[in-house]
Amino acid sequence: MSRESCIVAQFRRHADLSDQEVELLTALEKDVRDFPAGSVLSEAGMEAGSFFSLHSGWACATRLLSDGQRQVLDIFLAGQVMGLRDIGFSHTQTELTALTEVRACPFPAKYLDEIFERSPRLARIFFLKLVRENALLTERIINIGRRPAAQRLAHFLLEMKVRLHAADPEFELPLNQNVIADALGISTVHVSRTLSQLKEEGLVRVGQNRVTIDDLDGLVALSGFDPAYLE
Amino acid sequence: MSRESCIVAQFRRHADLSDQEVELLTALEKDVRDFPAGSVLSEAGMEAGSFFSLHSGWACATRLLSDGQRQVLDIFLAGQVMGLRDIGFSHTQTELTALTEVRACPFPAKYLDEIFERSPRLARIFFLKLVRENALLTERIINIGRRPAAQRLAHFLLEMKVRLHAADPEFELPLNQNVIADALGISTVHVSRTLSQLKEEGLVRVGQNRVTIDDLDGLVALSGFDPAYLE
DNA sequence: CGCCATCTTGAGGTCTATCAATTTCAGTGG
DNA sequence: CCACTGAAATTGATAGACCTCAAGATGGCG
Repeated sequence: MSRESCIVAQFRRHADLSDQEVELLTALEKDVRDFPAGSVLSEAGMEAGSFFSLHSGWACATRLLSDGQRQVLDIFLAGQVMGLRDIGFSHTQTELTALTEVRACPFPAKYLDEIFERSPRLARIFFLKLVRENALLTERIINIGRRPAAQRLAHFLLEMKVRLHAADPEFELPLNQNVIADALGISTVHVSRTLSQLKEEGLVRVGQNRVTIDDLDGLVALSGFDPAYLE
Repeated sequence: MSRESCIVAQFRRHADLSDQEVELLTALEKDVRDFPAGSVLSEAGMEAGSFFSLHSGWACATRLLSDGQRQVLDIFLAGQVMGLRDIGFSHTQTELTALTEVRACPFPAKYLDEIFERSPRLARIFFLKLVRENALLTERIINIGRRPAAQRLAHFLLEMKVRLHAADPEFELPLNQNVIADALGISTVHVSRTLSQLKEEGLVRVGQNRVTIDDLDGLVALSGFDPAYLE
């Protein structure tokens, strides 16, 4: 209990919080659990009604299509709330999967109602978080809809760098090419080919869960990346 | 003033509203204005801080890319609030355009704060609206990322039918092929070709702002459409 | 009737998917 | 320490989807 929770830290970035508000948020992390890499935190099609706050590790939200294809919808980092997307639906639409070892805390949806009742300010921050998720989805639509594979990948890697607040040109990215492919709507084979191409052009190297950006300006120019949507 | 506003009607679908809440919402429609088809309600890059409630007509949110390409992010119908996506950003990211003649009412962002302060229940409904928008974006990602053009178009048309609550197999769709192309991430030419193909297969006819669905089951089967995300 | 935007059609080329065969690599057990 | 194993990544060849360019048809509207 000595260390402040991830969620509280995240929310403090938006506004100062009263003691009561901190308490409300801390309740979201009473029941922290560990999940091994690859495990499913929440399946699609279940009765909706619970979220997870992500303490540490990487996770993602995916949708399975009837023909076996998969689309990765979100990639979650520590401090994010997972499952907001399914509020208001009777059944969950998406699956939450741990990409690495994960510490996460499930909490019931009605907690959120309580928060809305008791703190307009927290409600507003939750709203902003959803807006931010919205912005990420929007940018992904543009990426998938209007950019060829090389630009898509470049854009994706830059987004990750910014979201991780990675100052170094080298950072961890525990995603295999399968996950990247399903996030960007291209095939795994083509991810491999396109990454090789970016490497040959001296822009970026990706391998064994690490990214090394060799030419940041080049990547930005190629992808048309503008971090405004992540502000 | 005799006719109830679109926004209030939309919100009533989520919960009963007190007189005070109705009043708060009605304030969002004090300043109704008319816009001709094709006009820009709000440009990208402006200082953020205002929304629109859409009274009647069709509008869309778009993003322009540096190379001149365009992505349609949202298509708005009467009763929707436009611009939620840009809350919390210093400058707007998207452009709002009228697709038909439009009646809309701009209102300042701080109204929303006031609503959050004074009615947790309305705050919750706004939250749900954003969740719903989120679900639409998600579905669009899947559509664009993982389905070929024919399925994409079929899915898009079915989504429109459901969103319009169209009971008839025939309904208005005032979108030209350019808008559809930019919404689905394919070229205008290919939209034309694919629509012809769907017509030849006896599934659906699209022309002069009207859609006629000849084989609903066939379209559903082709696209894998599941209306759960629109519930 | 003529004009303009929208839509259609054709031909050729590019990008990406798919299938299949290797190679690499981290982890495991001998 | 090394061989074995299975997952992940690479590579080649081929096919198909979609794009672009360009010309022509259609249809609403003054």
